[in-house]
Amino acid sequence: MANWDDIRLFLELAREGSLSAAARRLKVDHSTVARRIATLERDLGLRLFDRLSRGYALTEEGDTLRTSAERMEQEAIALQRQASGRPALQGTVRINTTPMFASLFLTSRLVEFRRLHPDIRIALSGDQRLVNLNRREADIAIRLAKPSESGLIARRMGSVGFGLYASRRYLSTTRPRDYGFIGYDEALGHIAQQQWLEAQLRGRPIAFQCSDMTTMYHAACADMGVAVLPHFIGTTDPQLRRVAAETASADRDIWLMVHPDLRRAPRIRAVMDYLVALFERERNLLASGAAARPRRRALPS
Amino acid sequence: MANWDDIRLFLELAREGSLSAAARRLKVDHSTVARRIATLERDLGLRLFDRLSRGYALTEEGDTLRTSAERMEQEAIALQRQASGRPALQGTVRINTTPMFASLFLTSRLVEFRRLHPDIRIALSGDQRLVNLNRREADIAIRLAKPSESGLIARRMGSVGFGLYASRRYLSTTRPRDYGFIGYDEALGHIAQQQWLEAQLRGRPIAFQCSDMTTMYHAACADMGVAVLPHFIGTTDPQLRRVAAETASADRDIWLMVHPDLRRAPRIRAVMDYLVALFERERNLLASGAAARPRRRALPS
DNA sequence: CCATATCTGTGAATTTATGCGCAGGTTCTG
DNA sequence: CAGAACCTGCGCATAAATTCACAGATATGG
Repeated sequence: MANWDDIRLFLELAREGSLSAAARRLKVDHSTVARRIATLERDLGLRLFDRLSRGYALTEEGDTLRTSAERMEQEAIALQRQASGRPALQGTVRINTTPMFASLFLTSRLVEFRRLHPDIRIALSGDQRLVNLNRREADIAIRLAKPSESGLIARRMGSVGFGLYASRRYLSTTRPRDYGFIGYDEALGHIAQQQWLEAQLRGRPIAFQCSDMTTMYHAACADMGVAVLPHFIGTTDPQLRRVAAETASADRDIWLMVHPDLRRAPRIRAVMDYLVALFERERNLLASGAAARPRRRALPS
Repeated sequence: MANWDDIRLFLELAREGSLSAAARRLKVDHSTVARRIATLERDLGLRLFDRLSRGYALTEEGDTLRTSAERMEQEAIALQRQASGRPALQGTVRINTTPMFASLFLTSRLVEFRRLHPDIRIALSGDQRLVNLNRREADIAIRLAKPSESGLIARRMGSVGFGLYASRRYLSTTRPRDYGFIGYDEALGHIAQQQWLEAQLRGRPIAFQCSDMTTMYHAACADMGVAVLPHFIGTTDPQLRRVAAETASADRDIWLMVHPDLRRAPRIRAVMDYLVALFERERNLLASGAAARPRRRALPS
């Protein structure tokens, strides 16, 4: 029977797609990962990965083994949960946040949470407006403004930095003095980023208006013009490039809010703890766009 | 995340109940098992085993972790099955053998097979008479006589040795010349062991007759007298002791039979392969009662 | 086109894990 | 009660795995 621990490394490498990234997460040297994968392949008698120049990609056979490995991980996690004396958490936790955070930041990162707590269902609502936590319209909210509602627990979780971004194509076909901008529509003129954007215009036009930042992002990708986007989006997407601005944009604080009655509920605690750790880990990426972990490379999945 | 391979050792130790026995099965040194269990306990932050003088016994906490570990093992086995390209085997395999083999030898040892192939259901019938494999009354038969049915594949799988055994209590309260014997009833006088037994009587009576060997075994345990029993039973049960005989008992060959049409069916093959390996492993125990693996100790489960 | 950052691969150095032998204890047996 | 056959625990030599350090390859940005 092969070494079970090699399967753990296999899973991590399958997820990360590169020796170095997997090694970082596993806190071992990349050569260790390479060697252990090699012995696993020898034990099982088949090639699990294609060694591409840019990383390791699962072979077809490797991909079929992945699901078994993932089920194995589920049991390992269950075992450790039992060992720590915690009962299995279950229930639904509703998270309310901005459309931008919901679709471009949280969704992909909550995959790991689902693995750790398969019995907690996450309901993620991306909504422009903050729902009323006192009326239990959501359990947890992540917002860019300090709450005005009284009686909530609010915790600051770092900040998001913004900058001007446009697609490579747009920038290579347009002179700076002809730049058109992408902004919020009139109803949202009070938003900080919008006011900052207007200061950058210097007579140039707003070419496209919309009501939320994910649309701005897609508009920018579609060569529509220059948009104010969070650094974590602008630096992560290889299509986009930053445009120099006259003044630095103001950062906005990220706030996590929860109703005090719910704060101690175990499932809520589990989500909060995870979110706090997540925002801490991604602190630099959010603030300045400097990737804590390297950006995802496009590997044939 | 703890080392998954330690969990594999944990499972084996939980099953075997002693460092040395687990180490033998894992093909590592017993001190390795001890150290790895110690690190697992440290990682999980709790005591998994009670260190008794006679071995390692699961603590209550350890026992709750065992089921998770077993499910993990199921997934590991599934992964390896996929890796070897074999599809998951399923279906029922009916095994026909003597009542003695069925209840006192195979049942406990087929537990491991069930682990390896959870989708194969075993139907084990212990019957005094050999069923007709040609009529598909069973898929595989394990018998002590070479088959007379034509058209069957028969394979010799070692032999069983017999000896005289009685309970300690009986032997300590009865003089040899007063020994009463336990034998087959008249209808079964043709059986080899019965004929050998009659040669040992020297005028002493047959005190109890029955029609199969498991009953003999229970009769002997109940201080009913001296019985002809296979060594693998007599030396395994601590209640029994061997009684010297004038002549050595004849060994009987063990035959595995299967219908040639079924021989290549994957599920049948899986069972046959396992049985062949099992009988090979237990060869010495069956022939002379010398335990290949040490006898099971009674640990508080 | 060069500088930078991120990969993988390889051999030497070092840390870590394993096996071995023996001591000490317990249980079973004659 | 002595001997055999188990068991565990510990120190030490050695084998094995891991890290370290550096080289080469490949994209990316200015």
